[in-house]
Amino acid sequence: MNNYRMTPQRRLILEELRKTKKHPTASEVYQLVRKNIPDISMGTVYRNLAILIKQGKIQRINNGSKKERYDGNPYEHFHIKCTECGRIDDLPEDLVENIKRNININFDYKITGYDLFFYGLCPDCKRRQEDKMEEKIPEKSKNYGSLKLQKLGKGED
Amino acid sequence: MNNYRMTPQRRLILEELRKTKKHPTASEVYQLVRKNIPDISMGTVYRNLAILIKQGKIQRINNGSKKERYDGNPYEHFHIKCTECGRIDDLPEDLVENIKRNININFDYKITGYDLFFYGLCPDCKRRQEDKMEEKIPEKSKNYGSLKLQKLGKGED
DNA sequence: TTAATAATAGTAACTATTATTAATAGTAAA
DNA sequence: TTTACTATTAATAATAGTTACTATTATTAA
Repeated sequence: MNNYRMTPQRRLILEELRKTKKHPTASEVYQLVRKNIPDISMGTVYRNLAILIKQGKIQRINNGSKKERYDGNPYEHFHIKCTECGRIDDLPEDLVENIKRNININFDYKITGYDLFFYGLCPDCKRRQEDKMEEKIPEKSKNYGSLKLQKLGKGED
Repeated sequence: MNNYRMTPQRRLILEELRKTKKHPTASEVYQLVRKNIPDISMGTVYRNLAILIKQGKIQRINNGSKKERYDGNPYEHFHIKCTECGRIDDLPEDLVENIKRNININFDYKITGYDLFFYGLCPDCKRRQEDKMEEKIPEKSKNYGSLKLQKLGKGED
């Protein structure tokens, strides 16, 4: 049960996850690997994703969606998700450094990990929204982010 | 479509969410409201949860689980989840203040919100684990949290 | 009072994920 | 090499959380 074999299917799944920066869902991984192994099954994809996570080679992203997303980078880094189209990118390192330096905990939980998740508009959607704004009478903008959590994306979920 | 009525079902769902600190799932909400309205249906619960979110009266919690959780507090605050039993609590305000003061963003996304999620052991599970440790020969502890994301809880998901 | 719209309970459908099954292929010991 | 063992696979069935649909009832607006 703990002597894993590196099968062609497993290797391909890992390679595809390492190649892309798109943080694909399970079925997106399935579509990718099917190009090289056409008769691979969804069950194989799910099973191997779970094994690769258990081995610490990839990670699952907590993205507040029903569809899990997977990341070929197993090391600590944070994500940002576009509330418009659902696209997920990595946050730049230097932006995270400030935050990490300032976590001091005196609290009755034993903290073993954390996940910092930003929501917003990716460059493309930001531009699209700015274009739309110009066609309208400007109204007082609802600015979340500073006072209120905003996690109701209109994106792909 | 945007003239909502405050029906008894909707009012009860909101009241129950405001009363509890347990961040219940949809079916837990269903169990709660069924005590007063025994013939309410799951569909009604889901529909009203969605409407209350749209109205900004409650929020859905991004908890990395298949089961969504709901929170009667619509204002910004952060959560911590026990990786052992899945319990979710609010993070103390003062712990978050440090972090918030240090987010300075120069990045091509328009950030409209964020979610900071901690993982760990709640007081009960922490004690249980410490008890278990005493029965074993102590081994070098695998300490995540500082260098590696840890989001593979063994809890209720 | 009439028409339009929201909301409801009940149920069916959907979808992401997990479990099962029978077959296959590496691996280790005899 | 044979044998037994175990990991893995494709295909398919099952599960579970959520959403959509349907007929009916309640509320609001004209």
